[in-house]
Amino acid sequence: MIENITGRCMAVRTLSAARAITRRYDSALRPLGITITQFTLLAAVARIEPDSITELADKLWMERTSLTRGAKLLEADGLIERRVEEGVRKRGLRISDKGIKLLREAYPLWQSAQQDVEEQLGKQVSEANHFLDLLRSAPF
Amino acid sequence: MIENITGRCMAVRTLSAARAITRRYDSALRPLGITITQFTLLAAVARIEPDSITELADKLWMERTSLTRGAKLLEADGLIERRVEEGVRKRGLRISDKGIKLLREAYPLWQSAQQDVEEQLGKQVSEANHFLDLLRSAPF
DNA sequence: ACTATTAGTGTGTATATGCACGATTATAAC
DNA sequence: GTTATAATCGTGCATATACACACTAATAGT
Repeated sequence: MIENITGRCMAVRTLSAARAITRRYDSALRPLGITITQFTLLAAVARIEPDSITELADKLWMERTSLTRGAKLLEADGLIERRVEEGVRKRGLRISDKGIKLLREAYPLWQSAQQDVEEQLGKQVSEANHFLDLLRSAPF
Repeated sequence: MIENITGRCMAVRTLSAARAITRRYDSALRPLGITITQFTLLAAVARIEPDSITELADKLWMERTSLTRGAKLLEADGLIERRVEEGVRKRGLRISDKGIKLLREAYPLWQSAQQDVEEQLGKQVSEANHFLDLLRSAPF
């Protein structure tokens, strides 16, 4: 029974792949004091302008409460604004001017990391895309 | 510039895929009070019987300090033993009887999750394997 | 209008992860 | 033997993630 579980387990493989990639992006963005998770969240807020946390969580395939805390970090840095109104549950999110400025500065750094990773993967990318889409939509 | 960064970013895609898969495995193992990360670490210790944390971290493509803390959790539950000797730096890891027992109980649960995921992916799996191997060996 | 259900949110607690540091052991150079 | 270098380890701090729970707003049913 002590077979090679680690080598076959899809959780191990996807996790370690994700960690490696995340490190590459985080490293690129470090000069700006932002992580890839935060950067992409910021970009998503700018693009989607969600009316609620839940809406954004659904669109980003993220756990709602994880997103709540991520958004709080961005808010603490003044990069986004959370609408908090008396007697209203929904929390609309909007990017701030400071957030837009950071997004502009971070974009080329993200792009270079993105290019690196895509080049590493070469023509596997299209297959990888298919693979990742499958995972994303899987009813786990 | 507010293009669809989230949809293209490989970090986002691999992370969300890994999260989805991890949730599936964690859910299967929850009755035993262990996570997929801990289960695979336990299995790796049983199989490799590493003479040092660093050795294991290298083989599992994990960050050393993350592994240190993971091993501490397993040790706290009495599932593994960490060799701590006066004047010796290396920390050999060995699975305990309790650990072996848990491994046996957890195995079929892991297997069912593994099967689920592989079925979901269907014949993409071979491509996925290639993809994941590429990522693993990438010099990020 | 009243009540039951659903939707939306945040917090407590715990694990997972990574980096920067500092500390000690082991090894190599001389 | 002494000193320099490398190997090995742990901790502090911060972010990321998930689940269980509790709370309140909104909506539907009557």
